[in-house]
Amino acid sequence: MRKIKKFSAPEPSMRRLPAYLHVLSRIFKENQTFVSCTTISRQLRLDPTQVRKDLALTGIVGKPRVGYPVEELIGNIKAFLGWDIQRNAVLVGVGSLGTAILGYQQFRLYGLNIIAAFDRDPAQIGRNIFGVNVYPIEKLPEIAVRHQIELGIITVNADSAQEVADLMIRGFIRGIWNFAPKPLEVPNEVVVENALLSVSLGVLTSKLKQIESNRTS
Amino acid sequence: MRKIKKFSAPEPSMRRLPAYLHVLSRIFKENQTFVSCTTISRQLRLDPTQVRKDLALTGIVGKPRVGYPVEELIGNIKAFLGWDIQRNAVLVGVGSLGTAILGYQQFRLYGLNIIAAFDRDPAQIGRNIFGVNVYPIEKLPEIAVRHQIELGIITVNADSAQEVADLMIRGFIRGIWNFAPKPLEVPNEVVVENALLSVSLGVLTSKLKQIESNRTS
DNA sequence: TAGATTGTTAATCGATTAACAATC
DNA sequence: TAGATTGTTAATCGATTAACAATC
Repeated sequence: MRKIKKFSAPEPSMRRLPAYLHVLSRIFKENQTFVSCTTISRQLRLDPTQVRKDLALTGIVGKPRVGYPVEELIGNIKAFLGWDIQRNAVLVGVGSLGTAILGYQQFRLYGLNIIAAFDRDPAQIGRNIFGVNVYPIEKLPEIAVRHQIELGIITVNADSAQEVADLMIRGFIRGIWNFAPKPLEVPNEVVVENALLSVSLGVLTSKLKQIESNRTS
Repeated sequence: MRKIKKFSAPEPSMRRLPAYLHVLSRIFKENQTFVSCTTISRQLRLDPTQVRKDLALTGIVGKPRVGYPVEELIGNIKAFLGWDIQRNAVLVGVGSLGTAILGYQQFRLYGLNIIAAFDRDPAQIGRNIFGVNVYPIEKLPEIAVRHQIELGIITVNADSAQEVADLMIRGFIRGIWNFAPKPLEVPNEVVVENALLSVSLGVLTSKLKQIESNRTS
């Protein structure tokens, strides 16, 4: 039996790629056709070698002394992140965060095609939020199967998050983007990405705290 | 001259601490007084030694065979993250994401005290969103100084983000929580934490893509 | 006491950074 | 051509995991 080597990209690299994309899209708008990794690294305060390694992951080939072709590089990064194809998605919980995500048109550029929203609250059912209809939560598995939904976005509170995840699993959803502060139990084949806003706030406030304590000591 | 050793916590640890807090708060609600690191690690699918090291950062001392005192541990983590004191904050850009953050009461528990919001759009000025008044953006530096604002939250689009950051710097804000997909230029003493939602989406979609390609190969 | 769990040191693993040849 | 930049290998650094003594 041949050992199957599963390729898995380093997560730190994956997390830097979207930032490259933002820098590159501005460079593209300025009609530059080539860009060097030092140009990118300076804007993001990263090590140029690190940028080169990250870009190499996407399969891009640069020209010595010239740099990387901007348009092709943008395409490669998007393909690498899986943003080159549209994926149908549903969102559960049309509170303020859920509504914000429904309204964030940028996500379409990343292949996120939210085709339905769900909520437990009868007052929300039947609403149309930024062009997306709100259905009762019980309908999720049926609608997910019918529309071949790949992604589920959870923007309910922590207490309901697991039930919502279970409904998504019954609807054969393959990836869950979880904004609820609750670790989810899911089968192995389902991918969960937790997007805790508090993580980012914690990094900020703990750095501020460290600066304060370094100053006084 | 004595060399000043600046303590700086490993960022991966800092990013895990908020998740521990969520697990612990549920354990606390269930009236458990002690918790072992294996209990925590199982829920979050982490290595128990890693959990122990992370918790040790906060200065907690556990009892062999018993575990860590839950309530004290919660307090230590909060203190470590800088969530034990209230910090005044302002938010700029009351679009859907800005509104969602204003409405997210949880942040109060992390010491985030948003006392004013700002926007460029005259139609927004004078509104009151979840108890926070909206002022014209030009007023930011003055209001920031008057109320000793420590934190600024940027929820405007990429094109305006740098101007907003400049106004915050003029208002002597010390930390910026930036949701705009734009690397900010700030003086050394100002801390910036970028919270790109697309980073998290990219991790999810690229993992899905990897699964797909591993399956076909 | 026996044994589970902490605290800590050592070993491993992986990511970042440095060095440098290849290339246009 | 000369020299800037890529691509890649080697060295370093830091984080994770393993091992184990200390302890209640």
